[in-house]
Amino acid sequence: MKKKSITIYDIAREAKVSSATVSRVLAGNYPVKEETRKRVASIIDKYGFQPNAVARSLTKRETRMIGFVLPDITNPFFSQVFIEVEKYALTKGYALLLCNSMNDSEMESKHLKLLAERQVEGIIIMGGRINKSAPDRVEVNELSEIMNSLPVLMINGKIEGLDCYSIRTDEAKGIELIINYLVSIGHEKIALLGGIEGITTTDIKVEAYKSLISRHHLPFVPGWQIYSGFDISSGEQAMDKLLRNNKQDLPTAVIGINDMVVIGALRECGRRKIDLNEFSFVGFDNTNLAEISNPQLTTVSHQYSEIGRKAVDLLLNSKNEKHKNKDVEINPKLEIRDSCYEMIGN
Amino acid sequence: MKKKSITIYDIAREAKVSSATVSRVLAGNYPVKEETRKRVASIIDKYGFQPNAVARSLTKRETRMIGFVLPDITNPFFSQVFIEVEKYALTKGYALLLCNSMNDSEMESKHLKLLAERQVEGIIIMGGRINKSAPDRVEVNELSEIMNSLPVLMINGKIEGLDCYSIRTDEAKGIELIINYLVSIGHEKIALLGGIEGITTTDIKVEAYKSLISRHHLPFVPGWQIYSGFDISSGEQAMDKLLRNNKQDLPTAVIGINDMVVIGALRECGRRKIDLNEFSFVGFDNTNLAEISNPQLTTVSHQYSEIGRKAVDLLLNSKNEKHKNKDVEINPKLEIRDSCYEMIGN
DNA sequence: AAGGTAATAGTAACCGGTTACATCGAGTGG
DNA sequence: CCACTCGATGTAACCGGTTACTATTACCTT
Repeated sequence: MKKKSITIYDIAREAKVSSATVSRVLAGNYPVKEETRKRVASIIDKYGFQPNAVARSLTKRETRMIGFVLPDITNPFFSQVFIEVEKYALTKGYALLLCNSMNDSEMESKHLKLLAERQVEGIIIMGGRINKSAPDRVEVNELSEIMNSLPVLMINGKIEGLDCYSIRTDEAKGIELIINYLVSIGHEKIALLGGIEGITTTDIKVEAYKSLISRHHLPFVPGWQIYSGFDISSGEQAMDKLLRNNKQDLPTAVIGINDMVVIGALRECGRRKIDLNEFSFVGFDNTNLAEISNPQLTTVSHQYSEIGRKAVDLLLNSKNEKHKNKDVEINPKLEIRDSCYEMIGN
Repeated sequence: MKKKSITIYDIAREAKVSSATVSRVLAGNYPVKEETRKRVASIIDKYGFQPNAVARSLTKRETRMIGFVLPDITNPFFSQVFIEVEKYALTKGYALLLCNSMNDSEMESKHLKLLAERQVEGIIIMGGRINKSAPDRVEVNELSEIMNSLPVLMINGKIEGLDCYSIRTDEAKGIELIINYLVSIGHEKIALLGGIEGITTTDIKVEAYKSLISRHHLPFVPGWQIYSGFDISSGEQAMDKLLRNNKQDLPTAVIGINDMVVIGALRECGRRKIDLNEFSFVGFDNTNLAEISNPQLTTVSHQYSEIGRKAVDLLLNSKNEKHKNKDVEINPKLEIRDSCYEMIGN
């Protein structure tokens, strides 16, 4: 970048105006005589001049960049959210710096530091954390400090004691959609697999599951709610554990904490040569895996594009609208595909 | 961002030194008396001062940002490359601006323009394009212009007539690995499904396929090489087409242009209730889908982390090493999993 | 003692824009 | 005809760092 590039001054000289006028032409919202405007504009185009955004950022104190921190963009849930955020941000002239923390808190704090230095106008964070764990406190301090200078928003996450912006799908309602649906097609024995106790998204779903089971007066069997994790092998393990029950003690429907867990559960059934029709499966998140899976999963979908829009708006308007609620909830939708069977008779 | 933040001058005043000294302490590589250094450093920490990277970028003319343009980060191949690039870039203090073009050339050019304005130090582009098509020429011009001011690197892609940096997996060798392997376990009838004629990655693979088939003196059946596309439904369609052949005219092994196509092919078999053991399947890319798939796919793997490292190095050292080769090829590796069967007898 | 050198720190210009303020001429109303 | 307003444009300070150049001091050398 040591090569000197063309500047507003070069344009000004050639157009025989001052740099201020060129700047005004570029901004487009100041009074400039039409004749001058044309002359300047033609020279701008002649050189294909593009103003240096760094210099502009420095004076205007706005970088039009947003930082996005998540554990791993390879995870389709995160990438689906990211893409919607980016799409909407672009329409507002904002660009996104994507940071993968790989669930490494040291890396995450390195990223956060870099983002703050780079003067991003806001930071979006995704990825579940265990509540109240010790290393979390470090993070809380770090983030609180950052929040003094710029807005922070968490999508589907919550850090205890951190009063940042938040936007989340109403996951309890998602569980309700699933269970109502399963009941409507005749299921009464419903299991919930996966997740980790203490991580918000899991806790919310488990609680909703219990409450819905009881609301529908269905049998609650403790062995049907199995914690394990969020990935495929967690799904396999949980399904394996479930299948160790006696045949008559098995559920007829299995909800996964997310799509990946269900894919693991399906695979475990495959390994054991169990006919997939023996169970109805429902996922959560409606990631592209749900379509890729065979059978395609019935799952709860986030409203991704709405999340994207709201996230950006909330973050960028945070200055003006201090009064507004810092927490936004978004309704999920049930996406019905091919992984559930109606219970006949019984 | 209108809030005035603490600057190097504030630190200087409190430490009773000039701003230059503070700057030197921050840089760490200038002669500063140990005593002064300590005093300044303690004040820096006291306020948790972080220098403004925008201002630094302006003077040093380096933003330590790289632009990354791809069609859709949701695609696991792209996200896997991205994550490795980002990981390595971070160690060099670089951050990545991720731009999803959604295969929309207008969006892409908007992104490229923004990236150039933002003074990124280089741009990485992924995503196949059809050679020599008309709209491509616009892109060539646009990119050529950009290449005057900053280095551009394509990963696994090539635009006809554009002399940018390039790094790609030796896909012909990948096909060779697959076919040698299939032959070694007894296959002689091998099909290749998916891809679009005219897109580099497809052309390379198809050519290698034909040449390997002939080198092994295997039968070449035109109907066994079927273009379709790169996604799951393309895989389904291609497999459907293949299966319309008479049973005795069917291959025993099926190579997909990528993992997704194989997953589509598997699904098509499922739909037709064909035993998956009737065919051996091999994918390409070793995306996480290959592991998620059931059965897990034998596939050709890119050396993702090496691609990440080389890409960043090539881009950032492009100034110094004009002489060096602009094209880097990286060897693929065969990842053997569960989707191939040995042919016995015959 | 005069001259040379190295370490340390300050001065001020510079990066490339933006914008408050000043200037100037033309039109306008009284 | 004067005072005033308003549109068009220029001047220069500013954003927050970096760094070439300069100044000062101390320490050697011969």
